[in-house]
Amino acid sequence: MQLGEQLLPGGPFYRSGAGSPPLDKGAKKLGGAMLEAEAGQAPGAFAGAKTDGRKGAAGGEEELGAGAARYSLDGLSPERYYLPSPGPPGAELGAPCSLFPYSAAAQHGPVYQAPAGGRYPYGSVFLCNRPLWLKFHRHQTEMIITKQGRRMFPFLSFNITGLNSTAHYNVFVEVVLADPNHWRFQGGKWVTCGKADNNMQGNKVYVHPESPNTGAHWMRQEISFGKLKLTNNKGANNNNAQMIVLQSLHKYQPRLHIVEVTEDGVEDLNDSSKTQTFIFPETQFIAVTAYQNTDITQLKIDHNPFAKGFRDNYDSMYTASENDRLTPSPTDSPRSHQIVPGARYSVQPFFQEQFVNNLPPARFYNGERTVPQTNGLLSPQQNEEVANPPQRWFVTPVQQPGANKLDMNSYEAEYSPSTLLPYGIKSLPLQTSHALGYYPDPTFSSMAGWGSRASYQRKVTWTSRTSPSGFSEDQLSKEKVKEEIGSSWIETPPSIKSLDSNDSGVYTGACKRRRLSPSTSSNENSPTMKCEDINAEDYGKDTSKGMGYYAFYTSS
DNA sequence: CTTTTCACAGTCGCGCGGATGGGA
DNA sequence: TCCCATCCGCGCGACTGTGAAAAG
Repeated sequence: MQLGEQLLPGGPFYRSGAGSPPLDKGAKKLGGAMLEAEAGQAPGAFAGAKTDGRKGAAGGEEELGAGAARYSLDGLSPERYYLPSPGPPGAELGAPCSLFPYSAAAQHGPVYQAPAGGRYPYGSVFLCNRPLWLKFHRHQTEMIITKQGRRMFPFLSFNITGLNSTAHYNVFVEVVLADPNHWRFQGGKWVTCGKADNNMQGNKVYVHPESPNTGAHWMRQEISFGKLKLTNNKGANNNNAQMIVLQSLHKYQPRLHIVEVTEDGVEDLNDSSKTQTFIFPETQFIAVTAYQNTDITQLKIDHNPFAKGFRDNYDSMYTASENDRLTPSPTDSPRSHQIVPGARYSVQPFFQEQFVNNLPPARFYNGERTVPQTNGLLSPQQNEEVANPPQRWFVTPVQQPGANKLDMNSYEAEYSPSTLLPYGIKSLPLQTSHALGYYPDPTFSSMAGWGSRASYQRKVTWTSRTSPSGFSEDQLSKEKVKEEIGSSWIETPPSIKSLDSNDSGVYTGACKRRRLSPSTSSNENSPTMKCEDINAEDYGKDTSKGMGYYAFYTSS
């Protein structure tokens, strides 16, 4: 076997190495340092790790220090970038490519052909909460970093298949610079400003507390990194291995590493093929000390249970649904949902919350609601995904006539265990397929009230056309929309034809910074009746859509 | 002017201790 | 009456984004 680093747009992975798809070459051309594996070498990360020490973390969070120290990749991250974006360096800045680095490959159809026999020899990894990640990704995900350490949200959660059930593995996440740029939020969008500081020292690795463990263990359920914390405190790496040290206003790309080890957690230094690396571009984020994009803030508030206190209409949203749940309701607390040894096999709604939007569609006033996700655009992909799971994340953005409706069943199929695991790889007993049953929210019937959220109204009224990075090109916007499975609840009027035109306008308004004054958009404070009217119309649509949403959730 | 830090309020689970109820 | 299990309420701590102040 050969070491492989795999670019994973969520589902079936794209793996580098022999027979690499074009995307790989593009990345190689651009960054040159993306994949040491391409040259048939063990990544520097692992070379360093392997010389660091042979003993892996023996499990338990208290031993994270040893594990993290073992995988100390200081020599890797600062100097090497994850640069999957093809094209000239300049084009990558603030361009959609930075958001969808795999888009080029996606446009050319499947980038990976399943090997004969179906089962991939190295196993595969799926990003469990990909829909949520995509929601953030389309606005350029931001992650707060603090001195004390801040948890990621969304956090990384994976399903792993195809491992040797009896073999032992260490699983850990590494966060590397995604590009060589320093970023700033200006004029409602992210723009580069200077070079990244690639001399940043500090821990870049978080070893899963259950490492090492058997393949069967890792494949049994989601592998969650919910306790991973991000910090800008360079001294944090010495005393807290749960923290990854990052630099504010830099763009990062998490990478998942799976290393086969002995039962004692000792790596085989002579066999680099025992190391696998997986990359999900949609988990890319910019580290910030304070949120810049209000859309990101709102998404965090809407989805992060810890931020419930900031949901200004929380009562009307959740009280009724709590009382009327059709299924027994496990606790909503994130804490009880963290993957810990004791709770690992319980249903974990927190993850489910990451899986799907448990909020009514009407709340997603902004991108999700107004982005022109035409039926014809969404449905074909979903249909195709159901019919052809192995390609579902790489479907070309070609519209197919005939499909005309966003089929909730397609969504269900999308995230059912069977379709989560293409290539004939055995299906997991996915206990947390999604939380659909837990949020048959009767508040859909009173959804009109949600539309009254002041900030929503305020934000959608901006009409500046200044487009933030990553949302200006047709193809990528379409691709993005197609990717947007989890947030595709909103039916868009067929009259809306141009993806990016609407997209950019909406996002521009959405990206207005609440605290900091944007340098542009003189009309930001002059809401128009037109937008208000649109809001009302869309809320009406949302309501109707919400009923479908409700039916879908409760029918399962 | 931009970025970072800090205190704050809000939510919620955990853990502790007391109250309660059933059985020996 | 005693012992044990269960339930309940309270306080603490973890966690969140906010917004003002401080720092650069």
